[in-house]
Amino acid sequence: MSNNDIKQSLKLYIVLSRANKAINEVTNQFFQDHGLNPTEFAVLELLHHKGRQPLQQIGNKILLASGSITYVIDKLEKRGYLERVSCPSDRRVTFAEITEAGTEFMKELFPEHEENLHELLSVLTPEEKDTAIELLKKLGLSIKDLSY
Amino acid sequence: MSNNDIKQSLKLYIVLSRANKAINEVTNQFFQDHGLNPTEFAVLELLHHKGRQPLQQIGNKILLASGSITYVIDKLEKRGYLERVSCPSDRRVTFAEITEAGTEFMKELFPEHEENLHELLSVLTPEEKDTAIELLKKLGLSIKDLSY
DNA sequence: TATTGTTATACTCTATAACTATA
DNA sequence: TATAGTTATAGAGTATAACAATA
Repeated sequence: MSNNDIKQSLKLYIVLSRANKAINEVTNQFFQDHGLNPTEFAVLELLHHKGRQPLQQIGNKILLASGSITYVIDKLEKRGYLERVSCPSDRRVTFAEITEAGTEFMKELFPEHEENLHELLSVLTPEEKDTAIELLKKLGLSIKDLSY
Repeated sequence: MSNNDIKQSLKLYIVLSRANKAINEVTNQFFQDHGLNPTEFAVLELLHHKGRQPLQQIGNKILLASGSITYVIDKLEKRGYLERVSCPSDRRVTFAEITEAGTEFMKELFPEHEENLHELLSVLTPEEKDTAIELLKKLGLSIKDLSY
C-alpha cells in the first residue's frame, strides 16, 4: 500500500469530519434555539417516531448509562414533553412516552429540521446524493463490522 | 421540492453521521489509549504540523475560549509535550511550542493514526474514495459558505 | 482603550456505585 | 440471583467574568 493511498484515506477522513462538523454546528444551534441538546433531541425523536420505550432501551439505543438516562428523562419530563408510564406486566419497567405537548413540539420541529438539512445539502444534486449515500452507507456498515 | 428529495437529504445526513461516529469511536479510543482526548490531539497535531502558535490562535482554530485553552495547554505542558515561549516582540503573547518529547510522540502516533484510518476506510476503492472526497469537500465548503 | 493570557468559578453532561423494588 | 430504575457522587471539559500585564 502506497504512501499516496494513506494520504488519500487521511484526506477522506478530514473532509468527512469537516462536512459532519459543519452540519452539526447548524443542527446543534437549531436544537439549542429550541431548548434542547442533541441527546434530548435524539430521545424525543425516538419516542416520536418509534413510540414509547422502556428507559433501559432508550439508554441502549443512544448509548447512555442508566443513571444518565434518569437525568435526561427527568429534564424532558419537567418540560412536559414526555411522561413516565409504569409497565403493568413487569413492575420493574418504566416506559417513557411522548406527551401531546411533546408530539406537537416534534411535529413542528422535525419538518423544520429536515428542511434545514435539505438546504444544507442543496449543493449536491439528487444523483450525487445517491452516490454519497451509497458510499457512506457502505463505509459505516463496514466499520461497524470491523469493530466486532 | 418533493417529499422524496427531503427524505433523501435526511438519509444522507443519517449515513454521514453514522459513518463519522463509527470512525470517531475508533480514533477516540486510539487517542485515549495514548492518554489524550480529541482536543489535546488536535492541539498537538496543529503544533506538530504547523509549528508554534500563539495560544489565542490555537483557541480560534479549534474553537475554544481563552480560559479553556489555558487548561488544555497546562495539561499538555505538564506531560512535557509542549512548552510556553514568550513572544519577544509582543510581551502579551505566549506561544505554545511542541517539545522534543512531543515531536517524538507525534512521530510515533500520527503514522499509526493514519494507518488506522486507512484500514477503517479500506472497504472503498481508491476511485470510490476520490468520489467521496470530491462530494464531501464540495458539501463542507458549501455549508461553511452558507453560515456566513 | 484594546488585546493576551490567567485565575476563579460555575455549569452541563456523563459515568460509577450503592440502593430499592421487583422478577 | 438478576434486572430496571433511582439516588448520590464525582469528574472531565467548557464557558464566563474579572483581572493583570502589555500594546
